Amino acid sequence: MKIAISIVEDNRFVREGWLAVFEPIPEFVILGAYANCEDAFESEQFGVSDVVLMDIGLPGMSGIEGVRYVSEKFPDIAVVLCTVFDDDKKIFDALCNGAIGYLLKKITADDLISSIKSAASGGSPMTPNIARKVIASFQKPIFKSPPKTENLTEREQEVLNLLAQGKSYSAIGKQLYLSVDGVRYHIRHIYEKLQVHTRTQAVAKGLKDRIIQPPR
Amino acid sequence: MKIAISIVEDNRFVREGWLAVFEPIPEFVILGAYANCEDAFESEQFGVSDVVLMDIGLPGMSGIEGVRYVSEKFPDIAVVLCTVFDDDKKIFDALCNGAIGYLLKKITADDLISSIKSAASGGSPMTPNIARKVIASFQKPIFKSPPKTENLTEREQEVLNLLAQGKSYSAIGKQLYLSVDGVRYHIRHIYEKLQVHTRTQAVAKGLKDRIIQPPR
DNA sequence: AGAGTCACCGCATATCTATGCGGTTTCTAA
DNA sequence: TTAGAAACCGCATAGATATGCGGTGACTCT
Repeated sequence: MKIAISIVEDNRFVREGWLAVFEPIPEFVILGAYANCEDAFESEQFGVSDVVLMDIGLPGMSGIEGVRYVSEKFPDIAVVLCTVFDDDKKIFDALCNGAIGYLLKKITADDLISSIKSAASGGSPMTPNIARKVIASFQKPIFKSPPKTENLTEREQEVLNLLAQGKSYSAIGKQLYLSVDGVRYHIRHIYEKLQVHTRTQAVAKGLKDRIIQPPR
Repeated sequence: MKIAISIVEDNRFVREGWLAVFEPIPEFVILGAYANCEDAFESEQFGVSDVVLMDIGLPGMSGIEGVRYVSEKFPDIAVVLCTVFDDDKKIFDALCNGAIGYLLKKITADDLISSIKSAASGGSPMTPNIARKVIASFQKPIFKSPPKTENLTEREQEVLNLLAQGKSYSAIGKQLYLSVDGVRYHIRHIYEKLQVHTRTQAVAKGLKDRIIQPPR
């Protein structure tokens, strides 16, 4: 099965460069190459793309907005963003909005080809240091928090998890076979250790520092 | 510069298979191959590894615990986990505990080699569908929530953000130049839209669905 | 001109929360 | 054996919260 790709890139030379990379390869079918999102989305064939290779810095609708649109309208299309910016915020913005890959323009033609193949077959192509950043975002910030921020005991973690579900003292008590005052006891300590004064702050901090997982 | 690798894998055949992959390549120096974490961590040379290739299902200390230990004790070592399990929980557990790569054992020798090289040079090797899962975890669940879950108005988002900081009605009111009852008004609507009944649930949901960002 | 949505304000009240201070037991490490 | 942490339990109380019902004015779309 051939891989149908569409290209969205405002710079003519880059666009034609990409075209020149894929055109000679029989495995690829190029559905279209557009200078901006608006043109692309108007096109009939665009919707049947397997992969869209898109720039971020586009005139009019940006690549970030574009990827959002595509992932809502055509959830089956794999959008790969390609940009000169190795900027954390842009990367995570792009990923949050539905991009399944993120490449830098300095990529070689060979890597670009294998990236698009990967995107078409269920992978998520990223340049190495972007992959590393993405992975790093999962790491607990154990490094940067010398304060005893998160030495929660097991029991305290259990309680914090139930707090995150919005349960009341008595609901937590029932679930954990504790008295209401027993629950209070743990919550006090959670507040101390996290240095907060309300359950909401505790939950926000617990989620941010990945001490607990989001409910459901 | 050569790449110093250590191997931790209980299955003798797999272990020797890996050895056989790396030994003939002059670019790699194998510091040791161990059947379990305990043996590995006792070894003198272990600490100077560039990359550790480790199984998850180990007797005694598991690969997950192992990676946690390594990333705390030797933060500069890149730990790549390798396993037969394509299990979401394991993957994210591993990443949260400091793994910088996650491979499946069905990987080819060539891919294994390039993965280790990538790990040594700042990348994060993952098999394609794991990469996809990791990326997918960033996506808003806009797809699976046709309920009006997140059509919060701007004002409501402002309020929700302050909620996440643990502010009280009156504190929010002051900051937003609202009366206490005005704040209540918005919070009511937030609860309705998010289908929750407490501020804590609202914040947890808001953070999970990335409607709001974690405070600070 | 009427309907709908948004942004507000007000009041009442049962319930929940935060925090103070007091206690017991069990386990572990010095 | 003494000290510390952890896991409980109890009581008191000011204050915060959730939720009910009632309003007004501004703006937009039809």
